Amino acid sequence: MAPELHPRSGRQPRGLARRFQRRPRGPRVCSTPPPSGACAPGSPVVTSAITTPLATTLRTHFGGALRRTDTGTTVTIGGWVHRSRDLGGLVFIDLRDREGLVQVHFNPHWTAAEVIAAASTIGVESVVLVEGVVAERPSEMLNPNLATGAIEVRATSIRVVGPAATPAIPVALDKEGKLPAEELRLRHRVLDLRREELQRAFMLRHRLMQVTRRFLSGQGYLEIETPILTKPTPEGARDFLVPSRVHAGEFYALPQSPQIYKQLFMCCGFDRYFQIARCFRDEDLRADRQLEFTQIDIEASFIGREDIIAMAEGLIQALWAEAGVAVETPFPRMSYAEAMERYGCDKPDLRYALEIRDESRVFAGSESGIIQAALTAGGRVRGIRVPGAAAWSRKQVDELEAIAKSAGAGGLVRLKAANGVLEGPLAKFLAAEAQAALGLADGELFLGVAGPDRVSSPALDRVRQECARRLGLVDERQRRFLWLLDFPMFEQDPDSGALTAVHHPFTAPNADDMAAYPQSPERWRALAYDCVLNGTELGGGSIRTSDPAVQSRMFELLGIGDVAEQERRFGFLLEGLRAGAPPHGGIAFGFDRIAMLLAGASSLRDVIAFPKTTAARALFEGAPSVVPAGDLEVLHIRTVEST
RNA sequence: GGGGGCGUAGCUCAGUUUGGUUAGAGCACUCGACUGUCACUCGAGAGGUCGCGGGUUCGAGCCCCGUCGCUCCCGCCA
Repeated sequence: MAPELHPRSGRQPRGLARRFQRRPRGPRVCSTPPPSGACAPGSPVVTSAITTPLATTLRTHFGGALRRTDTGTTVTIGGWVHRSRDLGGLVFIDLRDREGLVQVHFNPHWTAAEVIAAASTIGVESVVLVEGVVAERPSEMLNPNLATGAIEVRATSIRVVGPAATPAIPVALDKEGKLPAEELRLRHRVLDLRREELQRAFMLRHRLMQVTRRFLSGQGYLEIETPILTKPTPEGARDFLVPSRVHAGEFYALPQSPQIYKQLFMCCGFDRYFQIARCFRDEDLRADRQLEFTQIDIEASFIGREDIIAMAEGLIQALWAEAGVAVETPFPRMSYAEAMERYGCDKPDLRYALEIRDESRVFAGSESGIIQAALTAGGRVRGIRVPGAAAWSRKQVDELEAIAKSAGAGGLVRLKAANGVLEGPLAKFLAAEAQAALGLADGELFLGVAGPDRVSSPALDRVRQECARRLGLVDERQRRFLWLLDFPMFEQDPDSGALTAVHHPFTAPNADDMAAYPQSPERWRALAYDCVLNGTELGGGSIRTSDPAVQSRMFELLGIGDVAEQERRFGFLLEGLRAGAPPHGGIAFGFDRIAMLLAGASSLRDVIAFPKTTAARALFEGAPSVVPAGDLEVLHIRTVEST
């Protein structure tokens, strides 16, 4: 694992930071270096970079970018009144623009009386243009909390160009810094987005996009757009449908991802493609899930898994570097089977141990009916040892059991070791040497689940995560990147035996597995890979099937055996493959999620300008909304009362 | 579709446990005072459908039923 160079301090590793701060020279508005952006402690954000003149016919400088070196300059700055202080005769206005705050000082020594009077009446959040001279503050008047704190603008005039109604929610927060309710923040998004924290997040997001383009373009990837109005996909998430006016009763769908298009680009011979692509999935929302989201979508020809992984590691490295974080490559790797065995999930958080182990042998002789039933049915008893948890109360362990049950387990086997003795409902069924066999030290708690892996893995995954949280084992400063490899090709429904694609139907199966177990597709592994960071999936991809016959066979295994049906649903992909397809593969990263992580945000909503609520509403613009009946008629649509 | 949390002044909250006169605080807002503030300070004032609807009660912000909104989670998200 990469050494952590600069945990959450906001400091950057010197060399990297310098390299990424260097920007093309251009004529500058200010005689100052790029504004520091007034990074708050804890923020990994580097700076925003101004590469073109931002002076306009109305404004000469960004007030927030002024520095001591600008002393003596006559400036005209424009911005929002963040706060003002009227001392009676003296007026101070903190003027805010996207580069930060600067104090504007109105004083009878340099300001006309009527200008001071005007300044004293301007409401917060109004937009003003101020003319004045940059001056050093007296030494005892410096403000170390402000990037511009060494200077102030001594105003000679002020003009209100955009008077503001009293803000519905505060932009300038008070000392406690408590945010308004999220509902209000979304409803009054224009005000919310004025806050420095969000401004910085969006500036970072912008830079991450530019890094992505620079990096991929530099590696020969072509940015090509794909349709937004496209064909419904019969598998995967629910589609957003768009009615066709021209063709009554027919619908477009918004893309869940440009998957098929990007494979077709390979068939076209574009060789390397990328797109910062908007994707749409009509599923219920979460803190980290929106209806529309942005993917860094990548596909390349004549490549193998290692090519994609190496490219992706380079991209991750460049993205994290832009946020001032050094990432060491290559990332460690783990097979799906190992991850499920040791962590119970396919995106393990490696920042803490609490690994799952098979303890079936210890329980094999036990008289417990539940355990015996599970073992006889071919299941196992697996569990984790939790240090210090023997002291947890009955209630606390019950809560863990509830978590395990909600994940599908029948219950939680609990054994605590104290003074060399095992305690717990099942202790009486176990041999005297069971504690040693479990490797359970005094003070430790064993939490186990009996049953098939398909039940115990997800349950123990959840229990493991909750225990880590409770014990404070999650080190927020650590970054544990990981490649998850060798996913199974298919998932089998335990009841019907029907196969579904674990990744997607276009992923290529491992050729060795196909040859070794031609009759057992459920044993085939896929040439798929996921990039995981701290228990979060950043992205995933696969080598694709480029042989139309193999692709047709995959559809067949997935229950689409009818050739006409295959053609109807996927004909345009099969046609591309039949026209001569190079070996190809790709990957897609969740861009919003990456921006969220690097901005230190806890919700995707903080890195999306106008996000939807968890009830799928856009509160600011008021979407969705009813439309006039006539509009529906043109689209050959009639609404019905829902039951 | 299911479960948990929240909803009182423009904003953040107290008041709900145990129903009882006219529902409070801080910030913001309005007016006034104040010449180095930076959360300026000080004085005065205005500001409420207690999310909404129904019910119980002599009486409901508080109890009951329903409903809406936001949020976290499960299902769902190839």
